[in-house]
Amino acid sequence: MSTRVPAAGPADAAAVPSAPRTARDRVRAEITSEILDAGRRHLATDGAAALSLRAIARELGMASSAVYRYVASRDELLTRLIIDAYDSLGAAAESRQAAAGRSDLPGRFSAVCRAVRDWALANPNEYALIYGSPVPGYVAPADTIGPASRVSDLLVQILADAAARGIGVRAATRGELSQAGRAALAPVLAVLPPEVTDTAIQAGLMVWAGLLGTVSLELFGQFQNVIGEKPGDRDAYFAECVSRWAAQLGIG
Amino acid sequence: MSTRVPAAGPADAAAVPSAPRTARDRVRAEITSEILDAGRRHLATDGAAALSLRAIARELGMASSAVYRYVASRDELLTRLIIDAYDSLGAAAESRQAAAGRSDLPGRFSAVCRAVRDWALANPNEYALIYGSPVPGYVAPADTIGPASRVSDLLVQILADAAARGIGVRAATRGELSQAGRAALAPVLAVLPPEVTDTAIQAGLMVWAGLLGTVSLELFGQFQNVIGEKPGDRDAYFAECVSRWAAQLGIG
DNA sequence: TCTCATTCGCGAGCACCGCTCTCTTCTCCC
DNA sequence: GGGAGAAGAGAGCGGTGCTCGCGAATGAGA
Repeated sequence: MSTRVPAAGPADAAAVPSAPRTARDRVRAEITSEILDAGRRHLATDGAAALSLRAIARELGMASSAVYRYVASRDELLTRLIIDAYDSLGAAAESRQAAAGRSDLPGRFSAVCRAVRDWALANPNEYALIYGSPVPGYVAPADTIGPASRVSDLLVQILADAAARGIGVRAATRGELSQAGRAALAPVLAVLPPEVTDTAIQAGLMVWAGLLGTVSLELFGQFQNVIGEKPGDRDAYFAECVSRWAAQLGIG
Repeated sequence: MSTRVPAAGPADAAAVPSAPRTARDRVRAEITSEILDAGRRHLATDGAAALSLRAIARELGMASSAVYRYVASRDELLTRLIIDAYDSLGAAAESRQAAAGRSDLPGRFSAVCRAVRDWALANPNEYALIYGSPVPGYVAPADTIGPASRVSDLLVQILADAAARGIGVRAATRGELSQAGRAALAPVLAVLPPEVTDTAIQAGLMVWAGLLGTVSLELFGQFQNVIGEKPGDRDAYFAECVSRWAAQLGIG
C-alpha cells in the first residue's frame, strides 16, 4: 500500500502529483479526484452514513461497478476523506495560528481554539467523521495518524514555547502528578521536547479534551436549553472557555 | 404519544408495567420487549450502524414485516435504545454517587466521573449512540431530554451543595464572566437553584465538556501513542483528570 | 508498425437493507 | 356467536456494497 517501488501503484497516482506519465495515468488521476470531490460533496451535504458509491457513480455518469476501478471500497473512500478532513482542519488551524505573532502565546492559543470551532461549525459532517463515533468495523489506518496530529502539534508547540520562556503551568491546576499519572504519560512525553513538563502535558491534554468536548457538545446539539441560541451566545460562551483554558495552561 | 387516557396506546403497553389487561396486550408487551432486547444486543455487539430490523426479525423467527407491528421504524427503535442508554448511564451514575456520603463532595464528584467512564468503557456502542456523532437525518425527540440530563443533574446538584456550603469556585478558574458570557448562560441559569453562581456554572460546563471529551478521546482511539496502554495507565490518567477537575470546581 | 497484455467500462447478479401493501388467520369484546 | 380489529406472512419496490465476466480501448515492447 505504501511501498514506493518505481512503478507506483495506480492508487498512488492521485496522491503523488508528480509524473502522471502516460495519458492513461493522467485521466485516471483526474477521474479519481472527481470521485473524491463527489464524495466530499456528499459527505458535506448528507453525512458519512449516506455516502454511497452508487450515488457517486450516478453523479459522474458511470456504472457503479466502474467506480471500483478507482476506489477499492466504501471504507477506503471514507479513509481518504478522513485524511482530507484532518488535513483541512490542520491547515485551517495552522494558518490562523500563524496570523498571530510568534511571541503572542495567548493569541496563538486562542487562534487555534477558534479555528477548530469555526472549522467544525463550517464542516460538521467532516468533524463528526474524525472526532465523532468511529464507524463500527472501521480501524484507522496508519496513514491517518500523521494528519491527525497537526492540530494537537500546534498546541504542543505553544506549550513548548511557553516552557522555553519559563511560563509554566500555574499552580492553578494543582501541582505534581502521581507516579502512576506520570507513567501513563510516558508515550507522549517520549516524543516531546524535554522542556515540556509532565504537568504541562497533563494540563494540555485536559484542555485538548475540553476543546473537543465543547465543540462536540455544541455541534451535536447537547447545548439545547443550556446555552442561549441568540446570535453571539455560543460565541461568547466559547470565548469564556478559551480564556479559562489559557489560564489553566498558564498562558493567560 | 404520551397521553395517559384510559385506553393506553399499544405502544405504551411496554413502557407502562401496569395493567396489560388482556392476554393479547400481555403478549404484545412481551414481544415488544423481546425486540428491544434483540436490538440492544445487536447494538452492543455490532454498533448502531449495523442495527437491522430484518436481522432482529430473523433472530426472533418472524417475518421482517411483522416487526413493524411493534416498532414504527428503525429510527423509532434507535430512539428507544437511546433513551435506554441515557437511563442506563443515569442509573449507574446515580447509584455510584449515592454510595458516597452526601457531604463528601469530592467523593460524589469522583463517583460520577468514574461512573461515566466505566459505563462508557463497558457499553461503547451505547455511549457512541448518545454522545457520538448523531445519525444524519435524526433529530432527538423530546422524550430523550429528560433521561439525557440525569447525569448532568448530578453534577449540578454537587455544585449546588457546594454553593450552599459556601465552597465556591476558586479563583483558580479566574474571576468574573463577561457580560456576554453571563447572558449566554441564561437558559441554564433560569432552571437552576439561585445559589449556583454563573461562574460556577461556567466551570461546571467546562468540566462536563472535559469529562465527555476525555471519555470520547479514550473510547474513540485518539489516545493511541499518547497515553500508555499498560493496565492502569488509562485509569491513572483519568484519576489525575478527576482530581484536577475537582480543583477547578473548588471542591478539591 | 504491429501485437498482445493491461486497463477500463459496463451490465448482470448476489445478498442485504428499510419499508409498504395485501391477504389470511387468529383473538378478543360485545 | 359474530364481527371488528390485531397479528403474521409473503411478495414486492427501490436502495445499498460488492463481484464477475465480457468486450473495447490503450499503450508498451518487438
